[in-house]
Amino acid sequence: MVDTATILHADLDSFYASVEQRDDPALRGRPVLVGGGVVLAASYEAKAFGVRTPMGVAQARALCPGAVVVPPRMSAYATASRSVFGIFRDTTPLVEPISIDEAFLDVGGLLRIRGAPARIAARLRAQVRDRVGLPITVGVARTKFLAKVASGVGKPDGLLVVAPGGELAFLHPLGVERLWGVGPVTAAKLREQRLRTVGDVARVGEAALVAMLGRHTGRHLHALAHNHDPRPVRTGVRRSSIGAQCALGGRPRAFAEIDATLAALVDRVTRRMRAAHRAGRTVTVRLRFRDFARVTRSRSMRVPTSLTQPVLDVARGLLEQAHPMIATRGLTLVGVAVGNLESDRFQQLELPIRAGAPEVLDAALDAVRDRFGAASVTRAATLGRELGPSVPLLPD
DNA sequence: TCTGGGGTCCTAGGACCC
DNA sequence: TCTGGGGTCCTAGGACCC
Repeated sequence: MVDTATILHADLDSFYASVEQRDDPALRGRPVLVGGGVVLAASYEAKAFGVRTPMGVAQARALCPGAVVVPPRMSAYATASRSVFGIFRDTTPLVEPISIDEAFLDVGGLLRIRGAPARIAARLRAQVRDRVGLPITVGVARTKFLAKVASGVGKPDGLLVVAPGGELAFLHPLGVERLWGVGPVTAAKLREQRLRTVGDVARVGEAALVAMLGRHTGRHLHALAHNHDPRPVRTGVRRSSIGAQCALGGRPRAFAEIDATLAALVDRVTRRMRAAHRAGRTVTVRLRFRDFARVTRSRSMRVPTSLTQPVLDVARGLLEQAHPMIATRGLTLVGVAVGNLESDRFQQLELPIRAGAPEVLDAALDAVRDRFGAASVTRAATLGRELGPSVPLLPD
């Protein structure tokens, strides 16, 4: 491990609510809730009343009667996010996005040019505030994990540097919930063993943690509690699944209605896949019931696709498979995801072959050869044979 | 009748994150 | 606390292959 803290975790504060306050001066200084049925984001003024996400809006209003509730404007948040990530990438090329509102940055290569990480972080915060108008908290440490903990402790609108040497003194008094990967279930198991702080976890041996929590989680927490986290900041990480889901509310639904929802979800997902130039092989249907039990059913196709019809066919088969459960248990949510994503090069090849009769295959292969090079043609020809002439035409 | 070790893929479920 | 929509990673058994 290097002996300088060079990893930044930058995290916008109450992101959606801050965008709303930025865009509507009447909301500044007031408790703001963004959401519909559920609170997606709460301003710090609202959080002071105990509002948390995801909490029902009705309950949040009860806690904070003066709150202003605004509907989410996803496109505004996406635009703001792009601006902020632009500033991140101006700061360093080593940016690893985590979500719409947070990222890791490694500034280790910039020390001589741009100064100490604390100065870089301070300038980053000023730029986000001045150019995008949003508050952001930055944690700085030697490891990703600790940088993230630092930004969490530094919130809101803060900058917190954990200097090498002071790391365990900083970390050990914190509650176990601060450890990445400790949620309600793991926290309860730790509490049962009287382990409340990170220091408590650090003092039990790895073997005891593994016995308590399983191999992976046990080793993981043991490492984090000692600030062992060798993961580098990685660029170019691509998502491996794309999905959509829809809550159905409490009332019973006819199967035809559920099927129509499924078709709309598949359409949404495959559109996003095509826009992102990704194709996938594994279709997962997710269901949730009145008692909040969840099940998933999945099936892998031989050939990756981003076309609506083949994905819908598979999804319908999976839904059919779950029909007895749906009939008896009261469905409250249906979701579809496509995983095993790869670049949709092969999907793009598929289109001209599909669009014509088998005799145009040669012409299509010529087009493929032009576009992707001679080496791609073997796979394209195989694919053409696999799909065969019986594949239906699909308007797109 | 008795029988190894290692690897990958598929599927279902669970925990967690924002 | 009665719950939205988007994701990630891990476990574990079975099929299948060499």
